[in-house]
Amino acid sequence: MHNSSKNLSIDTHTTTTYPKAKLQHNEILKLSIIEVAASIMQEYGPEAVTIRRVAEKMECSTKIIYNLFGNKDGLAKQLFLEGCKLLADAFQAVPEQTKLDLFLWDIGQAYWKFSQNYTSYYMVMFGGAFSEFKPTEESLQATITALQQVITIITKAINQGFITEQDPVLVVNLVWASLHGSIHLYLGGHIPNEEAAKALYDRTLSNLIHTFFHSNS
Amino acid sequence: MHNSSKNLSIDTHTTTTYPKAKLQHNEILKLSIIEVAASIMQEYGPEAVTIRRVAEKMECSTKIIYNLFGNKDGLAKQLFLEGCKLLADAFQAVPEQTKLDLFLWDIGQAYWKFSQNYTSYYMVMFGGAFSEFKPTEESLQATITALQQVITIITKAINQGFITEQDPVLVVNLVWASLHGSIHLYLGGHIPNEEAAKALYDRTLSNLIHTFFHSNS
DNA sequence: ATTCAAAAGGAAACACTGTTTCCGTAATGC
DNA sequence: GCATTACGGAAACAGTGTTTCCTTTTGAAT
Repeated sequence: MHNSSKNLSIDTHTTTTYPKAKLQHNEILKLSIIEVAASIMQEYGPEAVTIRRVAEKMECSTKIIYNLFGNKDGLAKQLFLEGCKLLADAFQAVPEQTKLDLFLWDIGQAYWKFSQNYTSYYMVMFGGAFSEFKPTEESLQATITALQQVITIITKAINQGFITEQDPVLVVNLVWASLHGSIHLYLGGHIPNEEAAKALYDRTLSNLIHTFFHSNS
Repeated sequence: MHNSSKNLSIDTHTTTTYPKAKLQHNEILKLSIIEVAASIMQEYGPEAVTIRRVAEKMECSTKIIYNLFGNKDGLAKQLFLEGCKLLADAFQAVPEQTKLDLFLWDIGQAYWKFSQNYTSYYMVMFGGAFSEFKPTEESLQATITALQQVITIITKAINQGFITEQDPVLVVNLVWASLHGSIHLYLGGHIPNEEAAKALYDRTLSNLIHTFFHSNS
């Protein structure tokens, strides 16, 4: 899928060629730019996403990107939203489960896999990879949408009496924050290896489920 | 054009004056530079710490900083270690408590306060504020030293039979990761306000203590 | 004490970055 | 068809980390 050349120069003959970026000031061009930015990000990491590099791969000047996105944060915001979609898809792909605690376990596993398979997206969304970018109201809304699956499970469990705490948002945040903490410490290099990190994550998830689910669902 | 006090220009008459930075290639000069870097960081945030700005406030060229620290990561590493000392001090200032679960609560509160009072340090240490900087072995060792208080409490609790889990490092990481997750989501702008964040943090800490301490200590 | 090699430090340059300005060209409204 | 407007490319601007160049200073051997 991706070429594997190690340096950051864009080789135009192996990757998909994109339209020469002119004339249309429409959404298609915008999506192309986001696609290019995402491909650079996933191949070389978030810090490799520069306006000039995106423009080079788009074979256009930087001005067009500024016209369409305002500034780099505007592009970062789109990558954030793109990541939310991918996360939502990852959650949607988890087969439903009648036992809500087991369902939450599977969802938690999907969240871990997302963080490992789409690390760049994860770092942009929740890791502050673009340090100047702070989530907007729209970004926060997209996060909620992405986590909708978790919210649904928690709400169901509350309604069915398996969780005592009555505030679903609080419970979701409690789960999310703890899982994020494990992932982020690992990605930040504070956990020595993936095995230790995964064990830490699994144990965190397990503890959370046992804390909130006070009987088998 | 605009030389107002709103920008990041250094006003030399209000802050401490530092030695003119010459002659000695010793540790004192190194400490002065770290002190200057730390003062800029705490006043304007980690992203304001640039080699040029530090050099300007030191009234020296950038070369001296490169001679002493190698590169910016070398300076970041020192700020990391400085932060570890401050965190260790914050933990040391917590009055000891015979009841280990209550002691851990107080330690947890000190960790929260540290993250709010020394947010720049926290972001450098655990938030990836200097995205290019990854903790070295020495940094990881310093982290362990800073968290020694927590390790001690957990180990004591295990030895006294209040905690079933026998691996103190695992328990410390479980506590640390979850608390860090709350703090980091808040600092990243994903929790709407400080009240919600603090409630989230307190509840996380409370849950952790109840999870691991299976009887009153 | 003098001399000479080695180290240190300042100014400027280099290679990047995000962003803006300038200006010609293209599209658009009448 | 023409005037106006918006768009987009090249280059400039301001800032970053880092290196190079060259002078100055240091430190040690004679």
